[in-house]
Amino acid sequence: MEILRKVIEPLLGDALEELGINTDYWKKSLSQSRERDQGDLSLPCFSFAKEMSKDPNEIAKKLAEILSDKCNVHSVGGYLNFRADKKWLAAEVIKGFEHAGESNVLIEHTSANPNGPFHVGRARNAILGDSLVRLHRYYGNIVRSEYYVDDMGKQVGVLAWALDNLTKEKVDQILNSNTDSDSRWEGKSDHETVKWYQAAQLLRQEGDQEIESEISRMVHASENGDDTVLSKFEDSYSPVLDGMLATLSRLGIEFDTFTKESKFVVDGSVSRLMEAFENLEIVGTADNGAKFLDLGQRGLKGKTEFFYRRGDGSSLYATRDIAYHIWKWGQCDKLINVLGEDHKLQSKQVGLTLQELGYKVPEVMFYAFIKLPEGKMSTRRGNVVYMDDLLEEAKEHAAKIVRDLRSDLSEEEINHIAEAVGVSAVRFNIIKVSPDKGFTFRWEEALSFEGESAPFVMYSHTRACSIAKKVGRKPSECEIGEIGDSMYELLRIMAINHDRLSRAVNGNKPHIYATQMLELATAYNAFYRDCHVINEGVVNEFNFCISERARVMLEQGMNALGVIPLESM
RNA sequence: GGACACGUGGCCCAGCUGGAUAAGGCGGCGGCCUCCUAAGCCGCAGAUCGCGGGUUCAAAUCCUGCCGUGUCCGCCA
Repeated sequence: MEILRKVIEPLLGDALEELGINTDYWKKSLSQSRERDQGDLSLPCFSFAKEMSKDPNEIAKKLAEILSDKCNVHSVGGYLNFRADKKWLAAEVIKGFEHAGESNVLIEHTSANPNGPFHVGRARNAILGDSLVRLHRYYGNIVRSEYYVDDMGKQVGVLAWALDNLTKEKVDQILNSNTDSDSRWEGKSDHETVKWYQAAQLLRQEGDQEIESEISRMVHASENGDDTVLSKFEDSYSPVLDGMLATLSRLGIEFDTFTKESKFVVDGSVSRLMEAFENLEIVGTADNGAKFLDLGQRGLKGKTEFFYRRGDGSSLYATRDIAYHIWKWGQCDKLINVLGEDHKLQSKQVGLTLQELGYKVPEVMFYAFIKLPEGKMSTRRGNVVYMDDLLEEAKEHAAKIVRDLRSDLSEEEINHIAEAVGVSAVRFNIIKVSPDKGFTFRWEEALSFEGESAPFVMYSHTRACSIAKKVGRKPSECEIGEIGDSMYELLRIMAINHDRLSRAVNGNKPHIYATQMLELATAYNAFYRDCHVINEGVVNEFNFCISERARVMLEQGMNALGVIPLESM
């Protein structure tokens, strides 16, 4: 509880000085208490024991004695526990909390190859990335969200070739099915076009040299900045990308800017970069003239050669990525990338190279993959769950529940609630777990709307909304009233909201804030049970005031996670 | 083979800048709608924190070895 720390630290500093401790290394061990009944901040006194050659228990007791008339403090078994005064806490909560962000942040996320619809695995990037964007904005930072469009290279080449050379009939024949179950997405450009891509990939597997050389020709041309090929590529991937973005938009995910990979080839920054590499002391040349940097000299383990130029002089994906990063550094003071764990090595190489050139290393949030019970997700083997299907399923499931629970609502209202619940639940399920945890997608978990889920948080919020609606006005100025256990607990959770947000933002860990929302909702539910705002028609102003603060905090917090706050559900 | 992650009750997961009885959820069992929406609330059962060493007053947390799982190791993107 940082607001309490500000009060306690100076007092504690003085008290320790009195006992002859003049350093301030203890500040880092003064931390949030683990258990509720311990208090809000705790200081273990064991480390003082050696220095003072005294029993830690005695030290804690002595400190408690010195501080007893200045703050609420107890010593227990060598620990010093501080507790925020209830009324002070209530006043702080009513006053509200300032957010501290002031950085100019550029967050690049998703950046998926525009060659087919999102499955839930690929979408983890977008959901995590967008949550980070929202959290940073809530924190007060200026944020730009970027999508790096891979508009050159083999994947797009394959797609472009397929669209040029394969008819619909041919595609169906190659894929050996057009009566797929995914007819529900007929007309959605990413689902439609991915078939061409898949068909082409099958043909390539059969080893048709002509196809291969035609694709290479185009890819090569694109790498040299060939206008016609690049615009052909763009015509091929644009509809697919639009379809993919439509899915993200449904999830509440939008981008501020799109930057095309080809930009850095066309504007010459890639060739300038490769010239700059020549002057580095770790540069090396292979037999055929290909160039690399020996990152082993900079601490990279395993394979240390990082190739940035082919034998024929053309650039590689990673080279362009570095040019892109240099460009990004020119427009922000904090750079964050959201990447799958398969990019760890690549990202390390980019980071070391940037460092070698005198640039800062970007922060990276890595996430592990989502698997299916049957194994790894793979479009090719048909082992996928498309995000569009998941969203549709989640919405249907939500609609069923709303229809059950709320016979008073119109079909239109049910639809609106179901969409919000479905989308929020899908997002929250991904956000609430630590990104470096690989997890297995299970329908029954994805569609669980109880317990630790978005609807749980949404429901608490609607309860607060319902109260506000019943009262029908803003809370007026009031005295601080009675603070029972449930309210006290709510106040404490609210008081650490900013601490949690700060940890989530500065550590790139959205799940920390998801947990905070869960705890806030839980605390609000207890408050709702025990501290009635309206009693026999009379409004308890103090309770109402706290309820409103909690309502706003829930609303803002939900928005910061992409969970949609509804007034009724 | 090498590098990097992860391994916590039947299942999922938090905690891992070392600190006091390991927090939740799902599932199981038992309760609560004459009272601001029961997608809620309360109670019970369930954990040798993968295994072995080490550091420390103190280890789920740090170091190390092993085992298991995942990812990566392209002059692909």
